[in-house]
Amino acid sequence: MAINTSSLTDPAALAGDAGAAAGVAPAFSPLYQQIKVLILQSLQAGEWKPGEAIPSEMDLAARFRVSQGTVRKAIDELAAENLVVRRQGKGTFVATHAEQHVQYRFLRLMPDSGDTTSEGPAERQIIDCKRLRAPADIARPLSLRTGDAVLQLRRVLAFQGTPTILEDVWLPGGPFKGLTAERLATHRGPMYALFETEFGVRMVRAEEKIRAIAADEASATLLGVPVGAPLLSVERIAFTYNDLPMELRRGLYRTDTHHYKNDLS
Amino acid sequence: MAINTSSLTDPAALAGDAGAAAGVAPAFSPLYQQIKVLILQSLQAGEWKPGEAIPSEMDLAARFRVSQGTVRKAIDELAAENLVVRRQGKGTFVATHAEQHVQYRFLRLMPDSGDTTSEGPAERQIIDCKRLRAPADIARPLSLRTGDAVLQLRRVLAFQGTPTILEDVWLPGGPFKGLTAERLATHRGPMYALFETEFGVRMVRAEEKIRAIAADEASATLLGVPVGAPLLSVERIAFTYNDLPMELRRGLYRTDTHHYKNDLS
DNA sequence: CAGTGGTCTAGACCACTGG
DNA sequence: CAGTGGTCTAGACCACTGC
Repeated sequence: MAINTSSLTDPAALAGDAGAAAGVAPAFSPLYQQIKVLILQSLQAGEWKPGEAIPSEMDLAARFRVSQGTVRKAIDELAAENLVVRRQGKGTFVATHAEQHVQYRFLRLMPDSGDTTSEGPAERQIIDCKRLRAPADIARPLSLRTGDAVLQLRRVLAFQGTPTILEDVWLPGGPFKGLTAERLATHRGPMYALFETEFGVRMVRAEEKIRAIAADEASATLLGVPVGAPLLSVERIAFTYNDLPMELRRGLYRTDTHHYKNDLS
Repeated sequence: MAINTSSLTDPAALAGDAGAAAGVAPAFSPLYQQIKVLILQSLQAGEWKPGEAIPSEMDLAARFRVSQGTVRKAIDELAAENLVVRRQGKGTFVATHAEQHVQYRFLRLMPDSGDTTSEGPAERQIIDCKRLRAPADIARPLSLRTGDAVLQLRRVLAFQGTPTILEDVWLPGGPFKGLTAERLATHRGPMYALFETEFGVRMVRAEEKIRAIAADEASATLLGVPVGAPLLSVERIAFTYNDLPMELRRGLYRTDTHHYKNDLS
């Protein structure tokens, strides 16, 4: 196809809606970047659901009227960002939190033994789940207005009978309308997997701020440690597509038998 | 060139030494992976020093008798691992810790304001620097034998006059022969940059284990906090090329005005 | 076997850098 | 201007999957 000079020179190949949808600012970028954005928009719009296969590289190349190599480079980047997963001989699939091998991508607390399999899955207990109007310090990180409806959830995770994590989670009320404590309690597997299947919200990346703090009375009781015991405070903002914040989470971790693992590179 | 069937089918193109050096186990992998390994070996051998340019893609393609595209894919991966840096129009350069924009790749403690520039560089104070025989718990993570010579270094980092980080660093005695407190004190810039220029050791990646602990008396005094105050304990093992451990570091961070920042993706 | 992603090539042209 | 990395293409073949 023709070399790009401004934005996509030949949007005709598209389904039409994507091109017309939400007057996107013109992108002066390499062709494969433009293709990547188009695929991203389809992912975001739910054209292909988590776990499903996206069209083959040849199909996408035909759809966008570019060479297979260009589509490949676009998908390469999406795969590098963990948005899709390639499987040779089968196809390319929308990534999901339901897969085993990404179980610990967002939970970095490891047993000191290093062996996550031996301790088994965490035992989860929902302490509280309620709707409320967001105070300012909750609303801002979620890009909401003070007073907007949010869902607050409190839970404790235990490993082998020892309560280890106390978490408060805040979710925007709109996208998560209908989430109840019962639904959470009966669900098996990662919370983020439930968010995908029930609410169509896929968490893509997150930022965490980590501090050491002293346990207050409420936390100490729930975690079974003395008041004043050092705890790891982990504040997370999780984002869905387009860097849209969709979750605020404040966790307190016991680190006497576990540690937070991080790889720098 | 011919399709690879076992290992590199045509090693003749090489300078000769690399092919003969250290009977490397045959690599049954794509051509570009083999090229990547060869470039890696040259990096490791110091054929090109940190900050220097490596040969152009065309040159490397000629040297290895493959197409430019294959070399490009090999370099792509090296760049993704932060081992080299590409600069359009100029060339590809061996990555170094002396660059400004990677200053905070291995130091994840950020001021709560988020603005690293406003607080300026850390004030460093060497508390201690001595040689000793490694006890078992120091030797093992460094892949040394108990009793091997190691260098121990203790220092305090302060931000705007407030002591914030207390660190103990252990280095293998062999590669770091000649490192003294004076040399460290007079050096400006990141410690890892000094390791590169003075000892030819480039840190490539690291693993950190993070815990919350209570300050003991010695730590409390040096950091100016009460005994028992919660501190972030950060234990790091840093690796050079080939996953060779080259540094053990145990840090205690005050997190009342700073936090440890981490991005999950 | 056909269809998928994965590798490799050769050649064209673009964008950026520096002399 | 020549030299570098960056993009794009078209076509070949390999490796893997599932029918």
